[in-house]
Amino acid sequence: MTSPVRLLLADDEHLIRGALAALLGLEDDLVVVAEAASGPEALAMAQAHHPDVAVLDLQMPGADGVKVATSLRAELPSCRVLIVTGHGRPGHLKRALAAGVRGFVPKTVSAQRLAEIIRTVHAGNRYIDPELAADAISAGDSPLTAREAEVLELAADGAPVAEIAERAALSPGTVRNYLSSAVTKLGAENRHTAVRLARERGWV
Amino acid sequence: MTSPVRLLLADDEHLIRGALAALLGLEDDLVVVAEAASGPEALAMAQAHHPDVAVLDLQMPGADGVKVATSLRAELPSCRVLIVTGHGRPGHLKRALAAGVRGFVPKTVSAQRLAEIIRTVHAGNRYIDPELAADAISAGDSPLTAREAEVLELAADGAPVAEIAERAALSPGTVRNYLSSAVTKLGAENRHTAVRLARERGWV
DNA sequence: CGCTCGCCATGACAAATGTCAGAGCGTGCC
DNA sequence: GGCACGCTCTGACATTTGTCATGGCGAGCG
Repeated sequence: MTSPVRLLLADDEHLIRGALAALLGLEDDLVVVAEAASGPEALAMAQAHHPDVAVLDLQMPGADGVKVATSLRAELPSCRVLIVTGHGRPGHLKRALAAGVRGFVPKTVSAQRLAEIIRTVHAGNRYIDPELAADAISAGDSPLTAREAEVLELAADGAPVAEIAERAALSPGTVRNYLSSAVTKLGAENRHTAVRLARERGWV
Repeated sequence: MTSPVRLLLADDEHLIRGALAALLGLEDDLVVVAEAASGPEALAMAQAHHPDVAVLDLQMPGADGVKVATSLRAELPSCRVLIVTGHGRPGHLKRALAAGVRGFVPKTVSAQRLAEIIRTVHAGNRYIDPELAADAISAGDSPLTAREAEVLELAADGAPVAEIAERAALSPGTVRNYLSSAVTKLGAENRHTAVRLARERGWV
């Protein structure tokens, strides 16, 4: 038998992470060598233990799964990344693939299935959940330019234009223009519904 | 030895539910007799299997954990309810306690700890996560009147005043007054940050 | 080189929003 | 009965947004 697949598990919910570690550890050919509860911690653990596959939660404090994947790609190219997510937004999948992620699955899969997918990814193949893939394709590409997305992001927590302008180092008028065009492109009624729409599609 | 504690597990994320079932099943004195992936399903399963303790996720499709707990209280009074949640808002805890829930813990606890808490709850005691309890106490009661909360709720998805007024059967001016007073009470800068704050505290 | 496109800005106008004062009505409490 | 409080409304005002026209600048492309 070949040596077992070395895993890094990162999820801020101890309950899930622990349970997953126990379940995956039951498989003969898998071994959990490190666990992390945040993005930065996951990075540090990866450096220290050089896992074969990193199983990352999409939403974690510090840095989300995609950001961690990007850093990992640079610092530890031999490590395959598998993203696990609760509610999968189409855009996240795209960003994840762009970051070199090899697998993307929702938390609705069974542990048995996850183990199989880990093996698939470790073998050098990709695995994308079919339903999430379909969503991503039907959602299409983001029509927003980089700046529009950035400004929309800053508008997300209800900040007034003046504050957004300051934080983006832009003139207030420019901010309103970007906001306006983003709202038009998204077919929204105002900036706030635009933010919601963009979030739903994973474009921010 | 006494007979084992019969558990119902409800969580829409199969990965977590399955892993949890496996881990808790390892304990000698606990046995998982039913699993559910949604609120209604949890209710049906409880009716069918009469568990001693129901471990419910707070956020589930169909009906959330608190709603299920309320129904369970009426239909199966002997069943203790333990709520498990990802991100605990203070207001949720209050609603949960009002619904007769016996335990409330974040998903950051370990499975080992969860098993202990299940035993505590089954013994007839309560267990509330200390940190969540502290948050709930410091957050205090909602300063919003019923109407203010209702209007704020309707404003949540970025609808303009005219639409809120129509949906609440109020005059636009009244809606703006309620919104204004809610914003003042919450110390927010505008309606949208007010919505966010109210959500964080669990007041809407 | 001319064209398009994204980026950044200004100014002006209309519409929506936030704020304030005031006023009537009903309910509950002392 | 008097008082407080929540609910509802109106009108007026300042501020904030949303929209549009217009301009300059630089990068990429045929």
